[in-house]
Amino acid sequence: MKKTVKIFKALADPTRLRIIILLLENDLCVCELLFILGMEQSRISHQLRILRDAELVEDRRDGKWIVYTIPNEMKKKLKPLLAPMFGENLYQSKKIRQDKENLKICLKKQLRKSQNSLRKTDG
Amino acid sequence: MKKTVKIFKALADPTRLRIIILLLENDLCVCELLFILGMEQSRISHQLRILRDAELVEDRRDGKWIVYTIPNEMKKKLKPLLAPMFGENLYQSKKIRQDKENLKICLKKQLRKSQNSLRKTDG
DNA sequence: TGTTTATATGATAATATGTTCATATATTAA
DNA sequence: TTAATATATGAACATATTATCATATAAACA
Repeated sequence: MKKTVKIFKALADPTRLRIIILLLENDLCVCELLFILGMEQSRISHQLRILRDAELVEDRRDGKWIVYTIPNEMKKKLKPLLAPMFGENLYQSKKIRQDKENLKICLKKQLRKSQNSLRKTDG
Repeated sequence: MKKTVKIFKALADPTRLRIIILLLENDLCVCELLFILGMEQSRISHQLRILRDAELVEDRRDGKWIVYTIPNEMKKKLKPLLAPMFGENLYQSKKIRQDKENLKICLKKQLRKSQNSLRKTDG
């Protein structure tokens, strides 16, 4: 039961929900999430830790990046939970739609190639 | 999105989760929940309010009792959410099993007949 | 009508959560 | 090996949540 409560707690926050919805579409590193969500880096890291502690996401290192994933088993559980249950409300949300647009832009930018790092492309 | 977060928040507490699992099996009044959960009355009332605010439960008056229900639409959504998603962990929980036993006892007692009110049968 | 039973609610105190700031670590690039 | 980039973490603060206590309301019963 503790585990179940932990999972619900992890999902019970708008930032974390946004992250989960993004990660359902793509594995992302922190700097990509940072780009998409436009938040402080430490804030995102803290939230990711809560998601990791609840075993909703996993991380792996890829060069200098840490890439976050939702394991396949968890995806199978989360998708039907989010989509039919709250779909109507959730995916109509402005923020979620904006996030998804930012995700597209982000992927085009290919931040995770060293030449294209955040600072260099920003200027 | 606010609504979704509200629902997850409502589910992200052990007491409320216990109440939800009980209400998935039976409509119950507060004094029945009080009997099953063995908690302070006001605590249960407060938790029920949070569940009601999230529209996970509804209440109706029945004589001097207020009976709480999970509306059918919500049941349809909650069952697949709780059962396959967290079933293994959740339903192995001691508390949940104890609650279900108490539920049986409670229903036998028929607290909601005036002759059998809590105080009178307790002595 | 006055009392008992069932429930809700407001105030308060205890606890937990989320955000921010500063700093630490690890990898890569210069 | 030094600097820069990417990320994590701890501490401090602000805010939210939960439990408890006292009290209010409303129906039923004597």
